Amino acid sequence: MVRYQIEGTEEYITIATVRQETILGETASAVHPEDERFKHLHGKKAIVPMVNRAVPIIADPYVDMEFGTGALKITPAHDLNDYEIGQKHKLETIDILNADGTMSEAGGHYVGEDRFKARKLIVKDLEASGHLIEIRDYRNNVGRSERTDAIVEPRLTEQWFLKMDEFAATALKAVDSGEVTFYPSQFWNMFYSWLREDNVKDWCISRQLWWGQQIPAWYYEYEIFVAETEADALAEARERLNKPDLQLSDLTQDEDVVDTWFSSWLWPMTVFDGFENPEELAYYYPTNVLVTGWDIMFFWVARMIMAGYEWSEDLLGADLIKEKGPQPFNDVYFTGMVRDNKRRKMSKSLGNSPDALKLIDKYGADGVRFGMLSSAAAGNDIVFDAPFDPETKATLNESKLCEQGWGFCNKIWNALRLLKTWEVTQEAPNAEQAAINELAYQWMDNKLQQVIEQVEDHFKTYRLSDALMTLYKFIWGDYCSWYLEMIKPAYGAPIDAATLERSFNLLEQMMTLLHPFMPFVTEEVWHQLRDRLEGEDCVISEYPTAGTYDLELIKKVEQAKQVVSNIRDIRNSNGVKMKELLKLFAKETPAAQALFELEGLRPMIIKMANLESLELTKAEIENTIAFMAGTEQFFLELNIEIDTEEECKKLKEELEYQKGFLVMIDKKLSNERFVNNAPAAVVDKERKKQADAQAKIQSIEEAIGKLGC
RNA sequence: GGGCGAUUAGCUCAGUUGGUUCAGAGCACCUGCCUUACAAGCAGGGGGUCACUGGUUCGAGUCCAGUAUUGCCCACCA
Repeated sequence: MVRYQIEGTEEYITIATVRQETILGETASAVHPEDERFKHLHGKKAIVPMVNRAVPIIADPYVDMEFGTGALKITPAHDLNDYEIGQKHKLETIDILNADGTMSEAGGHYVGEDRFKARKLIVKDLEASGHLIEIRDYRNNVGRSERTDAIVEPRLTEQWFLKMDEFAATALKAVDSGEVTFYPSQFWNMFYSWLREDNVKDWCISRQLWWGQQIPAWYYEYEIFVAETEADALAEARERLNKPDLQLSDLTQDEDVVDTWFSSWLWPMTVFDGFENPEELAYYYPTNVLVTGWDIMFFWVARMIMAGYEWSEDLLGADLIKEKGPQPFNDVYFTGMVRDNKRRKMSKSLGNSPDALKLIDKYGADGVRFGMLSSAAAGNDIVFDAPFDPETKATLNESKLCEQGWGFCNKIWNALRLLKTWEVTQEAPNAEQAAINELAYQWMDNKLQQVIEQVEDHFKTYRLSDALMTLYKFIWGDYCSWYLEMIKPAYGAPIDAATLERSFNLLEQMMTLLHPFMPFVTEEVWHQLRDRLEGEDCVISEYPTAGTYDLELIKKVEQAKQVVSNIRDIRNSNGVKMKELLKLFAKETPAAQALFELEGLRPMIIKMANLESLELTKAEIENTIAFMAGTEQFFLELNIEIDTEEECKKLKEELEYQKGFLVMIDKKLSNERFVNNAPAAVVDKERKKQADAQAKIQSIEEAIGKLGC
C-alpha cells in the first residue's frame, strides 16, 4: 500500500497495488463519486511518488468503494480497464515498458531494468522515501502465456482493427431472416448476444507471429500505404509523397500477420478457389450445411456469413446472387462438445479423453460411430460414458454406448447368417405358413416405407440420433425379433425361394438406410447378400425413398404382436413353458372379426405364441385368464389351476385405472369450452377414447363377474 | 458481474406446432429360458408427482414468471 501526497496539502491518499512499477505510468488517481471519504478531493491533484508528477484525482463509478482502500491508481497503458477510464477522462497514457519487458524511457531511473527487478527496487525506494505504508500478501490472477507460461503484462501497442458494426448487422440479419438457419435454433440467442449493436467489438486482426499472412501495409517514415501488392504500394507512395524515385527498399512492410480467422472467414469461397475460379464457386455456392462446434460460432461461423455477404456478389455477379442468395451456406448444424462423465470438456491436459483407436479395437469402427451418433442430439453436449479407473484415475477405453453399437453389428451379422443357413426350396410352403409369410412381408414392407419417411424427417431437422434409433429399433426389433421369427421354417425344413428373396430385399434396403451411420458392416452385409458386379457398392446404391403405406395394416399387426406379448407374459408369470401348446379364445365382436379377417394374422399369432388353437367365441370359457389387446378381449386357457384371487386383483386394478381414465375424458367432453374450442379432430379422438374405455370397462366387469370376485 | 442453457426412471438422455394411453429409449436391476442366427442372446417384468411455486389455456413434460440446484461462455479481480 502506497500513500500519495495531495498537492499543496499535508494530506495523503492511500492506494494498493501489486504492480508497483506501473506507478511510474500513472496518470490519474480515481475514487468513487459517492465515496464520502474522498469527496473533498475531487478535482485536486495527487503527487505520484518517485516521478513527482501531479495527476488529477478523478471520480468514476468503476471504482469499487468496498474493495482495497477505495482509491485506485489509473495506468491507462498497462491495464484494460484503466485504459477505458483513461479514454473516458481523456488521460495521458505513459508506457513504461519496452517490448522485452524492461523499463522504458518513461521509467525514471529504472530505465533498462527488467520489470521484476524494478518491482523490487521500487519497494525499497518507496520505503526509503516514506511512501510505503504496508506490505501484505495478496494472491491475484495474472495472465500467463498458454505455451511458455510467461507472465503477460498488458501494454499499449499499435494494432490493426477491422470495424465490425456493419458486418455484425449483416450477419444478424442473415440469420434473423432465415437465409441462414441454425440447428438447433436456440443458438440464435447466443449469436444475437455476441453480435448485437451494443456488444460487438472491433476485430483486432493483427498478430505478432512469424507464421501467417503478412499484413499488406508498407511504411515510409510515418506514412502508411495499404495495397494488394508491393508494386501497388510503391506506386501509391511515389504519388502521395510526390517522390518518383522512391524504391521498394525505402519502404518497410508491417511485420505483423493477420489473425488466422481473417483468412478462415473466406473459407466458403477459397475452398473452391473462388477468387481465381468463380465458375467452380458458382456451382457450389452456397453449400447446404456447415457442420461445426458452437464454440467457434463467433470466430468462424459469424465471420464466414459476413464475408459471404461482402464478397459473393463481386465474385459471382448480381444475377446469380439474386437467384441463390449471398449466404455461404443455408444451414448450420452445431454439434455438441464431447464431455466426460463428469461433464468436463475432453482435453489433452486433463487426460480424460479415451483413445479412439483403442475404442475401435474393442468395439469396431461402426460400434464407436454408433456410440457417438446415438448420443448426438443436435447441439447438446455429448456426455461420453467412458468410466475411470478408480486407482490410476485414467479414462478407461470403455463405453456402454459403443458396446451397444458393437452388439448391433453382431445382430445384423447374425441375421445375415440365418438367411444364409436356410436351405432353399422352390416349393411353396403349406397354406398357413404361406399366409404368414405374405402378411409378414406386407407388414415389413409397409413399415419400411413408414421408417424411411421418419428417418428422412429426422435427417431434415438434423435429428441424427433419432434417425439412428429409428433404424436400430426397426432392424433389431421388427425385422430380427418379429419378422424373421414369423417366416422361420420349422426345424430342418427349407424356406421357399420367394420369401427368402423378399427377406434379402428388405435387409438390403435396411443396409443402405443404415450405411451413413455404420458404413463398414452394412457394406459387407450388402455384398454378402447377392453377387455384386465390380464397383457395385452399398455406398453408392440408390437410397430408398418412401412409398405409400397402409397404416391400418401396420396397426393390426401391432395389435397382434400385443396379443402374443400378453400370452408370453402370462406364461412367464404362471410358470407355463413356451413349449406347451395353449388354447386362445377371442371375444367375438365386430372389431375382432375385422381384425382376424386379415389373412395370415391368425396363424401368425398361433405360431408366435405357440398355440394349439385360436377361436372367436361368444360362449363363456371356463378356467381362462383374460387380457386386453387394444380394445379386444382374449381368454387364454391354461392347463393349470388358476389363482383366482391374483387374477381378480389384477382385473380390479385394471378396472380402477380405466374408470379413472374415463372420468377424465367424460369431464373433458362435458366441458363446453373444450368441445367448442378444440379442433374437431381432437374432439373426435377424445370421443373414440371414451368409447374404447367404455368397452374395456364392460369387458373387464364381465370377466370379473365370471370369476365371481 | 453480464449472458446462454439445463433440471424427465438408479445412470445417460430423447420427447418436433401445447392435443392419441405421453410419460419414452438405452444401460443397470429382477424373473424365466443353454429354443439348432446371435447367452455378446431370447422372452418378460418392476421402476418417474416430468426440480419447486404460481400463472396463461378448454387442455401444460411442452408456453410465461419467480425460486432452488447445476453447467457453460464472456469479462474482471486495484
